[in-house]
Amino acid sequence: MKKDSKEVIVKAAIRLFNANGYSGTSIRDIASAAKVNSATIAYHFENKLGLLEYCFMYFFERYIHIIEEQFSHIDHGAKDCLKKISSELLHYQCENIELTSFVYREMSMDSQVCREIMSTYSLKEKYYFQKIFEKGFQRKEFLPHSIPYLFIQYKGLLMMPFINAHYLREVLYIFPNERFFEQKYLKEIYNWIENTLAAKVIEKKEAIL
Amino acid sequence: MKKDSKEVIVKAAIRLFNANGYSGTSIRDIASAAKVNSATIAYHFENKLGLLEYCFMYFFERYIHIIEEQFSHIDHGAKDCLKKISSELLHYQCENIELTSFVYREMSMDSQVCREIMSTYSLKEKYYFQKIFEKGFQRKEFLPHSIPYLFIQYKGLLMMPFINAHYLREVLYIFPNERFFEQKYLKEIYNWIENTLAAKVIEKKEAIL
Amino acid sequence: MKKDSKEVIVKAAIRLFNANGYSGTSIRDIASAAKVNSATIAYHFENKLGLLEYCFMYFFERYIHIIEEQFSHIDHGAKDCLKKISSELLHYQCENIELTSFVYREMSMDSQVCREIMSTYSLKEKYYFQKIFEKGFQRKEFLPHSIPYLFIQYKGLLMMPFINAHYLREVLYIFPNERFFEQKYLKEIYNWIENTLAAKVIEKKEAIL
Amino acid sequence: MKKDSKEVIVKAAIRLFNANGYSGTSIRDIASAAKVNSATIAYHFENKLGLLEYCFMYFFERYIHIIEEQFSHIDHGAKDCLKKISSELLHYQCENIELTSFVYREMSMDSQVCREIMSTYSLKEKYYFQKIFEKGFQRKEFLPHSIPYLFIQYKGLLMMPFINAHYLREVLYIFPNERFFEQKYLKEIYNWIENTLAAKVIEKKEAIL
DNA sequence: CATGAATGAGTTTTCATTCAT
DNA sequence: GATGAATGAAAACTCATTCAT
Repeated sequence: MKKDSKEVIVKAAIRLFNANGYSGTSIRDIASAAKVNSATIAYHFENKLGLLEYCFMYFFERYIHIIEEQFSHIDHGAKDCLKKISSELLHYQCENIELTSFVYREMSMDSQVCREIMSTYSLKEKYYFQKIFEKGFQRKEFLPHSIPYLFIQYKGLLMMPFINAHYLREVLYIFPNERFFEQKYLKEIYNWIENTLAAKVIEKKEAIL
Repeated sequence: MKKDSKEVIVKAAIRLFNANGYSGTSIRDIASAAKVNSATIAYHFENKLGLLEYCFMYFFERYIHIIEEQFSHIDHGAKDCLKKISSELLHYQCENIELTSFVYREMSMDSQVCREIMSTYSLKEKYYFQKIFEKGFQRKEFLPHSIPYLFIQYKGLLMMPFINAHYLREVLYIFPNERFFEQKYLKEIYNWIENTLAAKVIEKKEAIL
Repeated sequence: MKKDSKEVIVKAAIRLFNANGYSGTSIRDIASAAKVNSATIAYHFENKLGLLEYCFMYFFERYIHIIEEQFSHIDHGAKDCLKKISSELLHYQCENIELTSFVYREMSMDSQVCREIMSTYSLKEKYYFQKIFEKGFQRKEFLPHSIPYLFIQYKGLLMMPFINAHYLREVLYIFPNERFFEQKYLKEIYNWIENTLAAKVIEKKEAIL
Repeated sequence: MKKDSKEVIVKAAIRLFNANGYSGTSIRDIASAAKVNSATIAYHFENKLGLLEYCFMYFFERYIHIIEEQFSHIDHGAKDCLKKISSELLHYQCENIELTSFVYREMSMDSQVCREIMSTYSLKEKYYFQKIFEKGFQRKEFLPHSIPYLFIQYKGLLMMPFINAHYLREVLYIFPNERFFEQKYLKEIYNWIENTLAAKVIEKKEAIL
């Protein structure tokens, strides 16, 4: 008999926010999708913005947690650490495609909430990756390069399939929700780490000499 | 007395759509930003959706035109062709940051309009890039690889700085509107083309020596 | 090359006013149906109300003219005169079903225009019919009866098929535009004139025998 | 504190729809007449059309109910049944002049809603009257005649004073809301039933023989 | 004689929110 | 915890009209 309406609401909200965007989704759409009264949403989340913030937190708390957990094993090597993080984050995103997709899209807007999220989670994230890159440079695991530009590429790799989920499906016939995708795409990321970041090839040439 | 109101409206719409999203922007916001009566927007574009479609066309018509023009010189080599296209597209996007940013974000939504755009422009775009990749494989310019997965990476590189323009500015202190960015980022794309797409072939040859 | 746009506009207006009512029809609907610019309507009729008034005039001028013409032959007998008027009015209405239908409907509204029309045409009409009924009573052609209540019935007979044109078609499968209807319905009106208006007098006479 | 706003809205709507027509009445006119917020109308009736449909139902449900109730006593004779129905319907319409007037006018339009109403209520109504007429023919209570054409006349009698309420008042000085009218007009209908439908006269003549 | 551009006022509708229950 | 009723504000859209050309 327990409806656990809060969870039902969040599920519905994620689905609808992903499909129509935050502004394009009305409280009543969510209410009727979750089969609750729209006043119930106000009851649980105070207002529409509260629901958005909850979704952001729900995404970024776990996102940052993954990074923090793996970062603690950085001593095993920067490259391994980065690979592990990539694997875990990709898995996390694949398991939460709609949430990931909608959060990334909404974060591209210049709103109060987004700035607040950036100034906490994005800065934290940047801090950890900076440490990893720096460690990699120190240990000669990574080829020296501008960290921000590397980071753009890395984030691009990680975000792209989720921001453009529809495009992948309709145009490229790649389905990010299938297990096969996760495996194959992880290899691509590893590839990038090996070839662009770690630049084995050059090291090979050096090895030959 | 000629106000050329249509153009003024589009300019204002692009700016506001980028800042607040399509759904988050009201016709009246646009009207007052363009200093016209809101009925004038309906007169020129029928309704709000019409204005969105116009913006999409405005972006994609020129986008596809660039690809088509450069594709005609594919005989000079697939890699050169791809580099030329990348250079031109990056330039086009840098010159139209707001439009690019908003179009890419809005295209990530699952709406009627997006599906229509995809089924025309995205398919065309895919066609040309497929040809380029195939030509590159034939001529041994490119290392054989899954085209769709290469394409995801390439598109990711091209789109990322514009979807996350705010992030670049606020978190990474990279400013996509500055000339310096365009030059530096183009090198990164060239790098990807050389190292990920074409690289190993050459390296292998060297390795043979 | 002559478009005679005024006539085209009136035609379109009558059709649309009949289908959707005066308020339910926009100037632009009419303009696009008549394939003219909406400013052209303003040019010819000053404004929307002017177009309505024109339609009313167009209907009632000819309507009253028919009555006046037949009334001049009242010396041939009130019953014959009434029959002739009924025949001519029914024919006129059948030839202008849409106009008739829409005018009668619109006249049921309590507006400025309607009151003006009533105070001219309806009063004139009433004057003539009153004269005919009175003449009929004098000459013992008609059974004495309250003129207003007779008039309600008579007008009801004459208007009903046009006000409820759709009902006749969809529910009763009677088509007021077909020639057969006009003939058959005229007999019904004659019947009413003979049996309700004139009948009993004769019957009573027979009953006396 | 209970405002019973739904009922208040319907009352106001009927009055205004009658005075200015459905299209000529704005939601805000109704809202301010009913002293509620215009959103309250949307809350109760979804939209303007919903309010119209509600009014139609409100009229026709009771209208059909009267017919059905009286039809159950058809065994007492078709003529008596028809008289009883006429009496009750006339009374019902006199008690709801504005609603009756506006519904009949609006039903003359060729809209989706009207077609739906016709295909339910009008067909039902036709069914019952057809049965009554047929019964009357069988029992020799009524003179044989085309049922549809009889029905046009009968409906015309019943509707006419309400469609043309203004005309009755302004031109004929007959006031459908006064008790006197109902009594007098009912006699006219009875007259029509006796003289046109039952044609007593002929039977009288036969009786003499 | 006719029109394309533009508009102010007004329309319906939608929305997030509130509040008594 | 949850909701039905109600609302003020604002949204998109429609409309009749004007005016320079």
